Amino acid sequence: MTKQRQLIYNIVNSTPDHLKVEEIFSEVKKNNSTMVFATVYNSLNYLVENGYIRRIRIPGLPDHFDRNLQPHDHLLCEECGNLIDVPSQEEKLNFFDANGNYYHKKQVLYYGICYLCQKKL
Amino acid sequence: MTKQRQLIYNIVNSTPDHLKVEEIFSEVKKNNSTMVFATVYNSLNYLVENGYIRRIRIPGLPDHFDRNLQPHDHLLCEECGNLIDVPSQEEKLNFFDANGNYYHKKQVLYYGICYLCQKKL
DNA sequence: TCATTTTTTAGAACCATTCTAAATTTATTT
DNA sequence: AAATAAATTTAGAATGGTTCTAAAAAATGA
Repeated sequence: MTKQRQLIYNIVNSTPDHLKVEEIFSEVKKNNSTMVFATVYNSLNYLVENGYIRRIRIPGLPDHFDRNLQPHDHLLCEECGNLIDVPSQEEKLNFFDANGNYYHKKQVLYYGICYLCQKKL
Repeated sequence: MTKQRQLIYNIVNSTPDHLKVEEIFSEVKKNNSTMVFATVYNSLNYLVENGYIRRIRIPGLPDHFDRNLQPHDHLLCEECGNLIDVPSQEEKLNFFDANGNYYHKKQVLYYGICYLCQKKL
């Protein structure tokens, strides 16, 4: 754990939100760090690969990073773009279908409108 | 329907596979079309928006285009990168959860190893 | 036919992310 | 502690997929 990685970890771990690199980077700047963009990416990759945080990949959007390691799905609010945690049944699978294809992981993404945005509209 | 759009449509509609822009573009060239990359993108967007074909977006991968308009999910083979059609329960939703968030669509992606790749390994 | 709108072309621009090479830091061995 | 090796950070260029812009061409309408 280098200083840079620790700082990135602390930022992600300080909020239940799902942060984008952009948001993490601006938090980094607030801490007067001279860290550079590539290091944020490197550190995030390290933290994900070593199980400290979780990467949420959504087509068409930049990656988001989540301190919540428990299995869960997400609802993407089409109004504000926020991700909302949603309980999930199973993410890890282990079965073969009738054609012999093997399944080991399931990723579910919901689209909708979050409660807050509904009130605004 | 312009000539360009018709050609793109024919290419996508000629196979059950899930084509990438790259693949579509090389088919275009085989037809001696002088069509340019941007037009392929424009045409694909048009065809998707008007319900002729379906766009499959997968994080980290380029978009794929599918003539199959019936609701279905996909299995991404982590070995060969191919997408395999998988029957789906429901894609379109219409409900609110306990927190008042509204859900209108569900997207499921499976990861695994297809039958053919298992035999090779 | 003239004017208006739409589409295509060509290539630049964009954005998120990764890569490269050099500099720095950290860890290991002597 | 010094020397060497390994890992990480930095800086900025490069990448890949996709969209944008402006001009040219084609289609549509009056």
